[in-house]
Amino acid sequence: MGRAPCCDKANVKRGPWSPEEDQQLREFIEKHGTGGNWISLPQKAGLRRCGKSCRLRWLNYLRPNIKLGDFNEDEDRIICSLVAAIGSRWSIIAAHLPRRTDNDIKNYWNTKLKKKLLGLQQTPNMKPQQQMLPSTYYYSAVSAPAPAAAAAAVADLVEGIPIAPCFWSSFTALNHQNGGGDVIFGGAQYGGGSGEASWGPYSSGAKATVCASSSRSWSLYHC
DNA sequence: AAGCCTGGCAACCGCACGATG
DNA sequence: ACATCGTGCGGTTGCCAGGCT
Repeated sequence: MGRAPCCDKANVKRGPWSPEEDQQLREFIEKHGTGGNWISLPQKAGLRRCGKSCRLRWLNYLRPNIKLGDFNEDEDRIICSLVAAIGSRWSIIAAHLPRRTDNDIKNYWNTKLKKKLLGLQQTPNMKPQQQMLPSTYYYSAVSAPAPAAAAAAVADLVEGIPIAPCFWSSFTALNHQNGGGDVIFGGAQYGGGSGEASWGPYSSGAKATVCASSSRSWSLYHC
């Protein structure tokens, strides 16, 4: 037996929220708070909506200090760094971007930023050393299937690269398959493992050195 | 002008997890 | 220990506006 639905779908309104509904929800929460119970909130607020829908609407659009609209370059950089580091953990990424919501970031990534990065992606056999890596977006990736090949490929790709000074998230290495292994960038060591983040700040003139051992599949990003 | 296509975004769905009894 | 409930999260869907033919 599956779990009971959170609301009676036949009797709740779905689809876009009207300004009147927004106002009703906003006024209720500003006056009474959520009461720690979203399921019963719509009834108390006189809304014919599912509690989850109310929660989503409030968190993503109605709560105070939400920042909507275009993302700036700093935000882009943070997003691409964190996606490279931890994957699509939108709630965590949103925690690094004050006033942005996870849904907003997710949509932005899926519709714009991902394409932007892919458009900048270099050819696989071009070494970063052959390019300049300033503070703007740069994306480079290499993947290798076997441990030895991965280690060699990683080392070959980034060994000796001058690391441009940047506030954080300079280099990120991902071990996609939890294969372990360590990567050393700029003298700082970070453990391998899926979702392992490694970020700066890095000082000007530092060189990347790599020691990848038992990894299976690595991707390298420099944002 | 009309129809089609595409991209962007708001909203929904279902699952996982923690809290509680 | 187990069942139930509410919440949080990420993936996906569907609508709509704008561009293109």
